[in-house]
Amino acid sequence: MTEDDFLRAYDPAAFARPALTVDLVLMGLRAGRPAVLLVQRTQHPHAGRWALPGSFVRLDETLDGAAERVLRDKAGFAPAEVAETHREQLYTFGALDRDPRMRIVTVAYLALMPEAAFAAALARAAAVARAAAVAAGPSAALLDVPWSGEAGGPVAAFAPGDPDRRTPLRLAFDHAAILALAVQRLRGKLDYSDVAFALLPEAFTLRQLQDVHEAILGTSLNKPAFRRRMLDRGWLAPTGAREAGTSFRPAELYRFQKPL
Amino acid sequence: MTEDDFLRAYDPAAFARPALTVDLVLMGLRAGRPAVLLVQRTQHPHAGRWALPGSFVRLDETLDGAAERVLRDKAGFAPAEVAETHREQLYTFGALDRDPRMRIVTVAYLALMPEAAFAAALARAAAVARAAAVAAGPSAALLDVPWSGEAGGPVAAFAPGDPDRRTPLRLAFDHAAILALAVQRLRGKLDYSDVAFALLPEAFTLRQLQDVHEAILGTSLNKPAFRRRMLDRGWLAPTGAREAGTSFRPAELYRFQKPL
DNA sequence: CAGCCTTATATCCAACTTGCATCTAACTAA
DNA sequence: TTAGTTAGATGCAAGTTGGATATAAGGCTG
Repeated sequence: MTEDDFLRAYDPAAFARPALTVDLVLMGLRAGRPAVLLVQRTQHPHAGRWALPGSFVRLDETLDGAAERVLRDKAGFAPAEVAETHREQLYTFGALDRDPRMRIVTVAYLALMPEAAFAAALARAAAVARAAAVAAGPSAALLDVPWSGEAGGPVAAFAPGDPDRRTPLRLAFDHAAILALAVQRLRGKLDYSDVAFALLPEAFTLRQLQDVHEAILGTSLNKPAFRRRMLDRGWLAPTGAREAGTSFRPAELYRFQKPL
Repeated sequence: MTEDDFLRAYDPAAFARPALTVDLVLMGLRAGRPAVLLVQRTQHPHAGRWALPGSFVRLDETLDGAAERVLRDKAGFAPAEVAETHREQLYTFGALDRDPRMRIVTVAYLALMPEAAFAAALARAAAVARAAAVAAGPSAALLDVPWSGEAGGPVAAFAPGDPDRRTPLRLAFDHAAILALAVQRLRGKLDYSDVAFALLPEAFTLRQLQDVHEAILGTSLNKPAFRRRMLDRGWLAPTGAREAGTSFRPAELYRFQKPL
């Protein structure tokens, strides 16, 4: 039998298979603190709880494609904007009981965007929810990430209306574990990769870059040492322009320039 | 409607879904060089080509469980031995055309084991293949990994019977990409994690540890600096015993002791 | 406009880390 | 005993890092 014959006779439905979804950890900064986009579930299971936006993977789209679709449909992004956000696959979660409906395996993605874009995404996601006549719209949750080295500790999410961080949100499914892994990954990659720039606008000052690092790591860093390391790395190109609107010496603005 | 009512009425078959497999990159050292377990495909598609061992994910097993099952069924490991090998999830591959039969998403796993266990696994995998009356049994492929920093370059696999490395093996599906990612991940984690110990026996000398690092990285390392770094890390406990059978000064044997 | 306040940026130094050469120890074989 | 070989220790120069301090550059205030 040739390979063509084999493929013609093949029955794709011969074996039962788990369902496959993608879930998206869309992170940004809110007032200098790490935050994540959550949607409140209006349907069973776990109705009322907060969850990461996600979707079933269709047969005609890749995993990355499904993650992009979630970004478009649930965060209201235009295709061109989607292309500009940082996206990476995090991990695939396949515990047997992670969804009470049936066996569902989910591929978790991490998406990052600058503070301004993140704020816009939250607003548009709320509009998407209203258009769909959904009672509770999406919302950002502020993250509380205790410092326990780069590994990251247990992550708690709080509603924006809970500035004192009294009652952590109860997340649906295993989304708390996914969120914790996202933060851990972000922390681990922060120092040797270019993820931090995904959280900054096109032009930024060294202080802003340091603020992003400090917000993600949850520690304070030594300023001269940080500047030296960042500049020596050769990823920063001075724009020549200066920060505007300060009442003190304005800082040089830099752009991220891909190494080589 | 309550959540229970919802779940009773839920139709799991409502949407078409991709098939889900796990593929295993089982790595070890052969004569001090990195090697991987490959099986020659006897069935379509890609009959005759070399492939990573894998299997469809069943509804009643986790992803990790499926990877362990592949280790048992295709490499002939006993359940107790499976528990002792290092295993970690690598990445999930979901390109639309990665399998000509149908849409198949695969979760790739990396498994590591010491040189002796790897040799035994190869022998048992061959026995498993013979018992299944499969023409071509499994085989180790030696890897040729050019040095291009920790990122790793394009990985080529060669049959053990091709010591001059003339004709790289043609791998089935996207398994060459999976293999390349496995090597890259291994290189990246080598220095800050404990993966290297998964490639060593229970007791080992500092020279053996350095040999493993050099084999994976493809470079030579400075001996005193390497010793210092490893000992300062606090992961190594001297056993008090010495290497035997040398015709020169025998080295101290160490055990890996989990930090904290 | 001079001085003040605040933050950016540069410089300096001591402590620590790393690469590397060299020295000493321990074993076998002859 | 001596030569040969590798393990393990030590010393040093060069590079890196944390942290204090000095200088620069804005706007603001009187």
